[in-house]
Amino acid sequence: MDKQTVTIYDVAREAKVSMATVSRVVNGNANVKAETKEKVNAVIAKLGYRPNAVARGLASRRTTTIGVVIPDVTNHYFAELARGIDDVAAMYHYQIILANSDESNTKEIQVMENLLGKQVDGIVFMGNILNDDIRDEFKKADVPVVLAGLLDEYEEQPSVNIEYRSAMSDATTRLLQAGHTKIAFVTGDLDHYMNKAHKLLGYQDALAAYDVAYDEKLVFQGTYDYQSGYQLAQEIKDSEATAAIVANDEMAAGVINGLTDAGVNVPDDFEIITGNDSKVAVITRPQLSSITQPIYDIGAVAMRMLTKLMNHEELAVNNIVLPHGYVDRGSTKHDNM
Amino acid sequence: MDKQTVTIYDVAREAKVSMATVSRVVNGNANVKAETKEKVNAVIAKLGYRPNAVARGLASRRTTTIGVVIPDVTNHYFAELARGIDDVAAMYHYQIILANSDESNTKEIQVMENLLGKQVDGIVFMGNILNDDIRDEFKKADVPVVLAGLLDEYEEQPSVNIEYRSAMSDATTRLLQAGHTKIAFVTGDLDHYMNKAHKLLGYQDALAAYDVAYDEKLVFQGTYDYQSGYQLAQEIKDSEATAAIVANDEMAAGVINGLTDAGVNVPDDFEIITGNDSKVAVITRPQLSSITQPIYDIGAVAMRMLTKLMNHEELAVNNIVLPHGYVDRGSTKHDNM
DNA sequence: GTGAAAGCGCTAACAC
DNA sequence: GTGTTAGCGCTTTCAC
Repeated sequence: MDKQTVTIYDVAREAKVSMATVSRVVNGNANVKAETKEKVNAVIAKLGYRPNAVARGLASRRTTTIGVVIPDVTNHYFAELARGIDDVAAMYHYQIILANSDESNTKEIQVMENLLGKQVDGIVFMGNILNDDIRDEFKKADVPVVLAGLLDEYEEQPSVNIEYRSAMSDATTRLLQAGHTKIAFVTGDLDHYMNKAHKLLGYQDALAAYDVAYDEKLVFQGTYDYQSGYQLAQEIKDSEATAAIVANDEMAAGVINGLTDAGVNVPDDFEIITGNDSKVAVITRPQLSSITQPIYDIGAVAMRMLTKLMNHEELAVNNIVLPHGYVDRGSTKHDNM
Repeated sequence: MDKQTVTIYDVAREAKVSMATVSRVVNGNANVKAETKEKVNAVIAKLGYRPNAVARGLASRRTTTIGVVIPDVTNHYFAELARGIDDVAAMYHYQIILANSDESNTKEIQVMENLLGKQVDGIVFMGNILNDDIRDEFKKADVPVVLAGLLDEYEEQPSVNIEYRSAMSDATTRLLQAGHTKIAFVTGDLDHYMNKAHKLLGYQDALAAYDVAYDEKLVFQGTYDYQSGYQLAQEIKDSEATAAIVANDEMAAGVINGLTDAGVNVPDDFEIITGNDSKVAVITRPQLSSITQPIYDIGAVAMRMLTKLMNHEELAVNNIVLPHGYVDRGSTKHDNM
């Protein structure tokens, strides 16, 4: 039960070479005669030697570990992002330390400190909002930090996103085209920069283009989860809206089920478009028409970006925007489109 | 952008004490005069010193990092397990390295090697099946490995689970009591020990108790995902079964939607009980009646178990069994129960 | 192509 | 209560 017994030194002795040579073989350094390389590899196999990444990390000051801060792995949107990150990380031989933050500022700072203490080579940060405390933390970090699915108001951090504003505007426009004038906008906390300064604006853009007055009473703030959507459904019904744009799939699932349970027929009496096109969008009945976005790719691209930053490569673009689209399903009337 | 500049030595010099003393205050060792402790803490704050966990890990041979191998974070059942693990890990000041294995044997071994190389203090392993290769890997590991939501046929590894056999038997019995005789059993690969030697047996136990002959044609093997359940739905319909037990929620969501889309009325013409009671179970319409199991707790308890093992404490029980239950929802007829 | 030796930043005896 | 001193297992100059 005791850790790591065979070291590079044992291999060196057994193979009758120096530790430096073993190190070279292990790290694939070209400057080793094929013959000695074979000999060393044989001993490595024989002894079952496995390099100690901790010692290596201390000596080289690179841990090949990156930190991933995620609000909650249990949320499908973020889990999908995380999967994209991990796959690309694995491809580049990085491991990821995953830390749930629950969007709590205290926890976010806490986990950032932990990550930095562990000497991660870089960090991918996910969340819904960036405040000054966490920005300070980014500055204190001596390693690159990339945002995935999160916009930095000041554009200081590299990031990967879709164009939330036009995505929302497009979706709203579809509903407007279908003749709706009272369209509910269901989103997260409007204090969150992305909601206030992007998604809401997209919604308003579309309204303005169709000369429909913006009505605050049609804006609903939830907490991104099913339960919150379900509860909002009653309020939405009472608001006399005839359609809704929901920023997040789990919340949208709550809205569609809440509405249905309240006797509202979707899509005949009420149309809904959701924002993520994650797995849950096809599980509900009717299925959710949705803005499509490459969630997995956002994570993957963010991680790829991080590898470049860790290699001190220049970034062509600091804030990458991936394309979004739209898919028509049962929660909107088919003859609209 | 270069890593960690202020070291324990800098703090020692500035505070006019030895590194040992700094180390003591950082680690909360009692043998330090309150006065010097304050002085050292002041310098730490002033210099912004953050202990280097890598150096610490090398010197102490403990990394306070544990490895978590997960088939796919994107699967809600495992994500929930992972969340339980992470929360308890954080409580005990451990960080987790998360690695997706895709249930591929090659990848599982690969990630185990990576984890071991990183000198994790322990591992929580999730998956659906254990084979000899991975068992060898567990043996090679010089650290404890705990299984979460996974049974070891040989009971060599500590584990946390529910009693799948009786859970399945209970659920099947409900359907039997409601008068069904042709009950489909939808599960994962029957080569998987848990499916073959526990879940299937539970199903058969119930059948036997009601003198209903076991019919292989009513057993359906899927791949634990929505798509697979959806595809199986047609076959299930053709099998003339009038009810189904589905081992996994995502698959059950596929089955219920597939059946509904094929014109079958659930629950009037067909009743379904699923196995996890994860979020998905309430998103479908009708909602899925389900075996309930404390998924989050399974992860949490597994991690707690690991902390004990890492402290070389004795385990009261090596294979923990958590209680399961049943919740009645819309996919079964209410008057049955 | 290979070796010697000096760290990397810390912990853990052990001494005082 | 505090300091000294070896390492922990590797990478990385710098020689040769």
